[in-house]
Order: sequence, then C-alpha cells, then structure tokens
Amino acid sequence: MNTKSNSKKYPHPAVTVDVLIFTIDDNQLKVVLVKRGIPPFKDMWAIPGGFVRSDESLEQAATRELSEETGVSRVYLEQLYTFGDPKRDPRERVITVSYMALVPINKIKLSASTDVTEAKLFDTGKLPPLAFDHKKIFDYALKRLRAKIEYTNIVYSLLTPQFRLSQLQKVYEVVLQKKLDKRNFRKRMLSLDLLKSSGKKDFQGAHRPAMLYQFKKREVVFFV
Amino acid sequence: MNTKSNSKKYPHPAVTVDVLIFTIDDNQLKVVLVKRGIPPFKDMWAIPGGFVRSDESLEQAATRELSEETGVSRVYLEQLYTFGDPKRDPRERVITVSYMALVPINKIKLSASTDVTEAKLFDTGKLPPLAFDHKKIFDYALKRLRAKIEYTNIVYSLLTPQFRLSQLQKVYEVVLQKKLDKRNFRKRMLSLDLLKSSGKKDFQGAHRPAMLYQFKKREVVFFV
DNA sequence: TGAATAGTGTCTTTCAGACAATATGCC
DNA sequence: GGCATATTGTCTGAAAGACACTATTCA
Repeated sequence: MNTKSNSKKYPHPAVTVDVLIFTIDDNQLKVVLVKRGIPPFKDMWAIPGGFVRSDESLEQAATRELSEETGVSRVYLEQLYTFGDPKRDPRERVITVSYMALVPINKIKLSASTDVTEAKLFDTGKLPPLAFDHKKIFDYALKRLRAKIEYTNIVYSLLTPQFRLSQLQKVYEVVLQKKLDKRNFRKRMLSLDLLKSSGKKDFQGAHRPAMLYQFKKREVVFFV
Repeated sequence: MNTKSNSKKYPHPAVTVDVLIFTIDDNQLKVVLVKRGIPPFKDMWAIPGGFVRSDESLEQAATRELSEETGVSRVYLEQLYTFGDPKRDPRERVITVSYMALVPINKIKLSASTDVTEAKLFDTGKLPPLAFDHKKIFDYALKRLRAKIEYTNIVYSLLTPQFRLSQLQKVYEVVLQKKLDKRNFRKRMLSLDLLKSSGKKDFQGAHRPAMLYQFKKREVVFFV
C-alpha cells in the first residue's frame, strides 16, 4: 500500500462477484448458469454474478447474488479466487472475485433477474460454451470442490439435514467422478465422528430400510 | 454478471495487491514489512503493496510490487485471498488481492520506495502492530504457507539451489514451529523422489561434511 | 581425541484399499 | 419366495512415528 496517496493516478476497475452455485440433482453434480440478455456474449450462458455495492463486503455481495439467483441463504459459501486479466471483459476493466456455494436441491428456486433471460441448472459434465473467462473460473471451482470434500465435511451443505449413508456416498461419487467401495466408505465416514444416527429409518421401496444420519455440526469441520 | 450494463450505477473501488514476502533468515521465518510514510497509519508497519495498473494483470501487479520491494523475480508467487470490507481503508473503498511470495534470503535487496520510509524483515513470531487489516491478511498467509509446505515442494523457493538436508529440515521446523525427527524427515523427503544429490559435499565446520541436494524441479509439485 | 554435525534401520501403529456374505423390508 | 438395498469384518500393504547409535571431518 505504498502508493495509496496516488489514488487518482490509477483508474479504478469495476469489481464484481461471481458465484458458482453447485447442487446435486438427479444424481448429478449441477451448477446454476444464467443466459445473458445483453451484449457482450448475448444469449450465451454465464456464471451468475454482479457488481459489489459500495456499502457491502465481498461476502455480502456473494450472499446477495446467491439469494437473488436461487432464493437460498445460510448455505456453504467460500471465496475461491480473483480473476483480473485486463481484457477479460471487452467493455471495461472488470475484476471478479469468485465464490462457490453448495446448496441442497430442494431449496433452490431459480428466478431470472433483470439482465438475464433465464437461469438453469446444468450438469457439470455437459456445460455449454461460457461467456467471458467463465470456463476458467468454473474449472477452478470444480477443482477446489473436489479437493475440499476429501478433507472437510462441506457436503453437509449439499444434502438435506437427514440422509442415508448411500446418499452421502452417491454425492461423493458424483463429485469425484468415481465409484467408491461401500464398506470402506462407511467405515471411514463413521470413524470420523462427524455423523450421528438420527434414530429414524427411511422406509422407501421394497427393500431393507436405511438408517438416517445427520451431521453433528452443520458448519465446516476439517477431517482430523 | 447479470447487471454489468449498469456499471455507472455502482462506484468503482480502488484495487490493490498486497504481497507477503516470506524468507528464511537467521533460522527464522521472516516477512517483509514497510513503514508507512503517509497517513493513515503513518509510521506504522504494513504489508507492501500498491495499486493495480490498468494494463497489468493481478499477478503482474504482484510481481511488480515484489520486484520493486526486494529486487527479486522468478520466485514462488501465489494468490491468497481478496479482502474487501467497505471500511478497511478509511479514505475510500479499497479492495486488496493478497499474494504470498517465497524468496531465498540471499536474493533480497530491500529498498524503500516512494511512499515508504523503510522496508525491513520481521520475525513472523514478533510482528509489530500492523496498519489496516494487515494482521488478518498476515494470519491468513501464514496459515496457507504452513498448510502448503506439508503437501507441496514450495520450500524450493525459500532455499538456495543446493542445500543440506539439515537445512531443509530446519526450514520445515521454522515454518511449522515444531521439532521434527531427523530420521523420519529424511526418509520421507527422499522417498518423495523430488530431490537429487548434487554430488557435491559441503565442507563447513569441524564435523562430517554433508551431501548437498537440490530439487529435481524448481516449480510447484504436489506430493503424490 | 574431543566436538560437532551427518547419516542410517527397526519396530509398532494406523490407515487405505481389496474383497463377499448376510439382513431386512416390501411385494 | 423374490427383489432390492442395507449392513457388516478381515486381510494386506503402505506410510507415519517412536526411537539411538555410528561415521566423518576439523581443530
């Protein structure tokens, strides 16, 4: 901050937050994208986001965008990385702080906002071409998500409060894109001491009912 | 980015980069701080940084600040986190993107720049009070550094190209603030297959000379 | 030969991963 | 009884951690 007195010498860039909203739907990892209603990249899909207002923090801005886009609050939200290449937006210099949110599908109510014609969930394996450098941002987010479910309990924010262990396993499989061994998975999950049995069972379908579990804490906990 | 057409409705904040420059000196983990020559927080110590210019990327800005402050280039540099609370700078809204650089002590040439009266290395265990929210930024950086040396080879950027295993161990001990077992440390480091013997020995002091090692790659590699 | 650091091996414990049979409910 | 999913344990190999003695150089 050695040059702060020279503020006026340097033009101020626009600052936005972009929020990658992940959810599990139909046994797939999906992400919310919005269709741009205006140029540039009109009619292309993009990561939802918007300007940071002068009286709000970056996290508040991300929370607001998340809520505007999906009606959801009180979910897992994490700052990822800040992208600021001078030419990433053709109109003017725009620096964007990216966030990732994890949301249970049953809470999402997609709503198109002013400059957007449509908001939709996309399978992360089948994304359309994205506007700006949003593919790069998406790739970064997915990498972070995959890394982080390995050593934290953040999946609590992708599930309903109570769930079967097989559902939990499915979330891991869908995010990591690989099959896991049922016995090893359950052994490990239970040994972490982050889950507790709800006492209730899930009678559903013509088969043995499953115990419903829940996370002891619905906040970020690092494994060991 | 659903509201980008409304640019003018939102005032643009100033954007700076702050760079935490870590080095190992005198068997301690140290960080470069600069003494502020102007208000606010005049005469207090701060993390070096400055405005992002309109034609440079964030990383270029960080690289430039690093070079201006220490004369160093081509070292490990990583973006950390972006701090943007509305009131973090009392003058105007300033959003800062923090970076961490790891520099071998023998490359550092501290030079005070325009708005700074002095630049100095501080033991990370004995920091003075810091300006702005810089203590928070420092804490974040130190946490990241400690985490990251556990699973990457980034210490290559804190050492001279060739080093004794005991020096390498000392770096880990100083960063992690704990003693390590010599046999286990060497066993693990060598088993990672990231080091190679230089063939040369370090004759120094009245004792058995040590083999000098070097990293096979002087770029980031994740363990396993 | 004494001081100082370099260099080395074994045992135990823990954790990850491979692997298949029985249990329970519904129809 | 048949179907579908839930639930459970053992063995093996790899890695981490505890732990102490010998080797080499210089003064």
